[in-house]
Amino acid sequence: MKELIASILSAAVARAHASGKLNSASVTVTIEAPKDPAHGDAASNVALTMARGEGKPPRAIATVIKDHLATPPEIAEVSIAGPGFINFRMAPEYWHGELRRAAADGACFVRPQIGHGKSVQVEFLSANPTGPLTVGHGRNAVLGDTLARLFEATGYRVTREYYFNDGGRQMKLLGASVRVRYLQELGREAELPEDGYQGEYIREIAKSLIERHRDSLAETTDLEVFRTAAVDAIMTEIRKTCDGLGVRFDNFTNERDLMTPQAAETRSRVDAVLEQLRQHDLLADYDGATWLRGEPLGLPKDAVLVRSGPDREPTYRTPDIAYHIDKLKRGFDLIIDVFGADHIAEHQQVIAALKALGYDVATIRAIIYQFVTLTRAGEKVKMSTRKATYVTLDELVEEVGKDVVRFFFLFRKHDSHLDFDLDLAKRQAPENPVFYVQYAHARLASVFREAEKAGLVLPVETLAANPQAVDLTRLSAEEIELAKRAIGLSEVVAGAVESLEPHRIPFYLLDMAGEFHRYYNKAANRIINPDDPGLSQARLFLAKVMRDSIAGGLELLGVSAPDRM
RNA sequence: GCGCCCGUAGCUCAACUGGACAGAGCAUCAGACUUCGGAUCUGAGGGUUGGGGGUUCAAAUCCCUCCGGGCGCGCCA
Repeated sequence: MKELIASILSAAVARAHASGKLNSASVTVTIEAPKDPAHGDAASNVALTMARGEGKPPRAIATVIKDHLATPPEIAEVSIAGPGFINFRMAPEYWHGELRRAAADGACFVRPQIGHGKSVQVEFLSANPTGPLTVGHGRNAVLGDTLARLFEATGYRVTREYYFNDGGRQMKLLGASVRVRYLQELGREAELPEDGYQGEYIREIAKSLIERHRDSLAETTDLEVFRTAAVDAIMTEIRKTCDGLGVRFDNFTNERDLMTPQAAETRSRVDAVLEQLRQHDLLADYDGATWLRGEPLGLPKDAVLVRSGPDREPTYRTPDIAYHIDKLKRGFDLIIDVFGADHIAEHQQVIAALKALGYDVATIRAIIYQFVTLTRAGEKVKMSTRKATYVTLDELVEEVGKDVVRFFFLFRKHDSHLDFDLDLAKRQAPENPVFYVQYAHARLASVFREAEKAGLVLPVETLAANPQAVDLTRLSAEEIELAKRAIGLSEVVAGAVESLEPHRIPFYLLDMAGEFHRYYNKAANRIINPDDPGLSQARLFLAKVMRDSIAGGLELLGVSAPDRM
């Protein structure tokens, strides 16, 4: 539709120019969907943008363009409105055609194929295995997973990747904490290190070690067995939590592999990066450490890449640079990094370093989300990781269910704070947007059950062969509006993918559900009408597309579309 | 102090990337059930988009500047 209108507008401008009515021979035309349906199905602001160059009022230019338009039959009406918009209204027949096409596609029409096989890597969650996933991790997991789903659905080749570190300083601390709990369980004197992990899960891991090894580890000073046990147990839990949320990964990349030479390598990739940075004069050595120089990168401060001390351990930052080089070398068309606002500074450092090393970072796009708070009974729930008073993601899913967790995490723009209202989340009432949307789907499903009972079966199978089997001219203007809404999801999905803004979909579904409920509630709109099978079939046809649209949209979000609730 | 994000109805948030009179839900008030599932619907009130300047035919959106909030500014990740 937009392409069609844009082309006839361009042609009109060219024609007006040829007849001497306009100075410009060509102009870039943008078409948008008006907010207000009274303004038609599409609008163009060409006349407004041309006003300056033409030296004429926008409405006068709009009139000239309109007079030179060659309007095809799909377009029912062209009008000039407001400051000089040119509005277009499509003919009902056009929408009948669109509706037929959507019905033939089933739920596929909500999946516009815009990826053309391009490759995308989505790196998300990337939580180190130091403890159970928290509510904050949940936003990351759902956001990343949904972006991946959207890319997959729109024709991209997607790699979902989890980057983590099971070695290093924090992991030693984790191992030490498990060892202390292990000794304590055996009744021996032991005390947690100062920054040790206090969570109850550490004790659980210690107990499982006692089950397997009795007291045979009591004299071991090597922390490795404790660390490994902890990492295995926690990683298993993280995977379980993700499963419960419908979140999955293709790759788990371990930071340690970047720090140790792999098969054909003579040195680790981290060492290679340090060498490269040194060649570009981006390193500085002082205070016994090796620093990434801030000044040549336009960063406010130097940042430590290799710690001082006998071990000369790299900081997290160094392998992260190596990891991003690795990602770039793998040749993805698009690389998405999903992370919380607290990691912005690090990401800037990584990107700046990559740029300075001559890499093209244009394919990397960061999606940075703000923090999550929980509200219960009108009060903020206090959460502290250190004290282990946080609410785990498992607890949240347990309390409100997968569908609600996913929908709520997506029901906000990512750079906006997210206040998760537990009371609202648990309410099975219209004010809960998840149930409102799901209920619309259940109602539609119920209509089809009733239709079957009434012997009114929609001949969907034969429609492809005989598209005129259902007379869509029976649909009212209100019903055509509903059809536009259902079909329009396709464009919203495309926009959500291009802008990396999945939240647009749940908002759109909520609007669609509302329109449907309002329509459904009017007695005159009864879909099943035994006295008028023709009308019933036309309405069932529309109902099918609405149902496919809602189900297809929810599926993209990883939220179920129940037939009964 | 410096960097990034945010400030929109009493509350929680949208606004298709600069378009038409800024929209939803909750809350408040007033209504609709012999239902293809009322887990629904109808109506009302509620705004100088934090303040001030600028750019533009057009600003919640872009620029500057104040005010207020969040996050970061670790040899933690």
